[in-house]
Amino acid sequence: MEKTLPERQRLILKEIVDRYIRLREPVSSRMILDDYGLSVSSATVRNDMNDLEEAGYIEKPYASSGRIPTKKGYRFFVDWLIDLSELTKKERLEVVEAYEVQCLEVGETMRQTAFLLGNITEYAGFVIPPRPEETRLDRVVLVQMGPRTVLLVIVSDIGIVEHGIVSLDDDISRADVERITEIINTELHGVSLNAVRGLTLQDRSDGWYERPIRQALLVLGRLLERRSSKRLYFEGVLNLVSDLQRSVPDEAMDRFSGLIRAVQDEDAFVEEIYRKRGDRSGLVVSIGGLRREGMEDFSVITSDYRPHGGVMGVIGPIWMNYGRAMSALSYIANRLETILVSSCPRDLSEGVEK
Amino acid sequence: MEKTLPERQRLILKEIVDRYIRLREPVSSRMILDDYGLSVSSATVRNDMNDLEEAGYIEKPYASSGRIPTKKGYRFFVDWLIDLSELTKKERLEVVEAYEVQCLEVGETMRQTAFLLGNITEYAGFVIPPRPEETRLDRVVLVQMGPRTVLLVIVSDIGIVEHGIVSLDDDISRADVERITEIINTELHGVSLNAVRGLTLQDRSDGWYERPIRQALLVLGRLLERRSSKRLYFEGVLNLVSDLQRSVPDEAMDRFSGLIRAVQDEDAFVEEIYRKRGDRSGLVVSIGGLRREGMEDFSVITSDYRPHGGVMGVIGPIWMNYGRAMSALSYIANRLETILVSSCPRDLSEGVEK
DNA sequence: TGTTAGCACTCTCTTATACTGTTTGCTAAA
DNA sequence: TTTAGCAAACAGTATAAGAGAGTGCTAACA
Repeated sequence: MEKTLPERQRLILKEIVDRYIRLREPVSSRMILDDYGLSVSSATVRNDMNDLEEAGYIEKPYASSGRIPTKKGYRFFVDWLIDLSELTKKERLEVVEAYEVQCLEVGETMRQTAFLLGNITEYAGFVIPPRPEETRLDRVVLVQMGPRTVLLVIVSDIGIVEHGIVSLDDDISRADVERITEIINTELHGVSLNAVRGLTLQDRSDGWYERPIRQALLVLGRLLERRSSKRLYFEGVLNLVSDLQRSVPDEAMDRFSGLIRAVQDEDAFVEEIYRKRGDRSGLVVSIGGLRREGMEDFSVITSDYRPHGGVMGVIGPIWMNYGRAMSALSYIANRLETILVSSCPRDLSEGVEK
Repeated sequence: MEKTLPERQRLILKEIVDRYIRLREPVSSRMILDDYGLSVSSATVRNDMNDLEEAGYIEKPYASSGRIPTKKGYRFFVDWLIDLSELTKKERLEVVEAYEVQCLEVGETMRQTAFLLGNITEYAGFVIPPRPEETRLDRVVLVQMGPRTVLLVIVSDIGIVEHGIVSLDDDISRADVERITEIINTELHGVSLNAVRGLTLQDRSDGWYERPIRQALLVLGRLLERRSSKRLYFEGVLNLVSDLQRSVPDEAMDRFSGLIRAVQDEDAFVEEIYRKRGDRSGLVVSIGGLRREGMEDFSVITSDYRPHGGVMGVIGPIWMNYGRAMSALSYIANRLETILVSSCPRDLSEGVEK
């Protein structure tokens, strides 16, 4: 671990990164003195800056300009120098309130969370939902609406997963509906959503697979399929606009649309995120570039959240305020865990369909 | 009606608008000759262009440049000269497929529609949901999930409106749940959502308002409140990025964020849209400017859709492809009407809760 | 060995100037 | 009414010059 830099150089590096994040302009030796009040001359600072540059922590946009941090510089900053900044009371309140309307569809909660991440950090937020192979069916609810239409609600161990009014091919009796509900809930409770979907695809003719049940399963499968295709909730790109605009006016649009394009391909993006995290847990900061075209200038902070290995994160420019974003992310990740494991599912698992 | 312009001038105006929409650069007298093969000289065309300019249909960015359309020019073009261009088979298929997964929550359908509008036109799409005062409750579905938790689904004449698992203060029996459902559906069927919400707010102690029912109504009211606060579904802003970028690189970001800000204030935006439409029905084209800051450079095409007076529309740059956008909008409006009035609700109104 | 003062040098950013090419408006003739 | 021809207007680009900010380096100093 190369956390070993001479004390003054550490101070100077920290100041350069802090200041560059705040004002987004190259930092000169003078500025550091003015702000920090080090009791040395600017020449001394310049010497240190030279060392830092040789070591690869900072660089100059052109020969005689102030310095800006390199990726390695940000890395060192995040790993050893950063001050985490707690969320304000008002912000914490905003988070709590957002989750107050509870027990929505899980998808809605994810979208909300992504939105919240974006809003609080003022960057873009995203949530990758738990894998369907690790989410278990709690039960389904079937309610007859018309002669051949039923309301179907799918509830998993993390909440409502899908719902819809669906048409069947044949008329169905109220007794049938109750029997089917009973059977599905007995046989499939605790089975992973993936496995359920698999089952619905097989055209087995086992005993209890009579026609109405087969149809119900088919519908169930179709709903689950739609769900499992949704791999990413991404919100708040627009927060990046003004920031990019202010700091690199001419390239702003290019970078922006680069990011959009990169995120468009959800599968590749999600893969890349998992690849970057490896098997680490907690916060992971990737500085400058997921290795996707158009992402070199962006940093990504991710966190896992407990039930069944979902991941959430924040994407901002490489000069983002890491301290704030990290605090916000871990706070919100925590809240989401609470919502998912405690709120709905506990209520659900208490009562078994009677 | 001033559709009376000399024939050649009409041709020239049409060509100028068409060409400017296509290539986004001032149109010179030469270009018109090259493209159209008029059998006159460029000087003649210039004379006509002069007349058109005096009449206010076109203008010059600077003294010796080609001409670009004014708002009045676009207006005339849309009203008298435009060629509507049908959607391709592939695009129509895309629309139909998008609505295939039927009977979602109404809100989801709206979002989907906005998204679709944006995608097909390559501009931004929006949908204003039907007013809650004109949407009627069909029924509610209550299902017991735990000792004091129930699943509540609200169904209106245009489909599922809200749903969620909600906690009550007291334990509740299965018989209670059935009785409450029965009472609510008998008393409130056909009542407007607004009125239902109003009822739930009153703390009357009429006979049938015993404690569990009051609680159920309270919950019902809370869900409806959340819903009625959602006045606008807006999707596809990002489609505007590349277009703006290509044609006005430096101001692109400003205009873009101007639009964002204008749409942020949902209520004001929705009001403005209604104001612009007045009491007209069908397609309405507003060229350059809802009178909101940051909207001067954008045009808005709106259409109402039948059940209960919702509005949907497309927002694009003032040089947008009006022909395509208008076709797309009216096609999709048609589809949405079909979905809303025929698909779910018919099924629903057939069977009355037994 | 680490620190400081002084100075030449580098590079951005802004402003001024000239040049090219396109397109128009106007005039006079057809 | 239409056309040909020509002067004038202006965007856009290229080039040059000057101001300002900041560095690197050298030589002196503690």
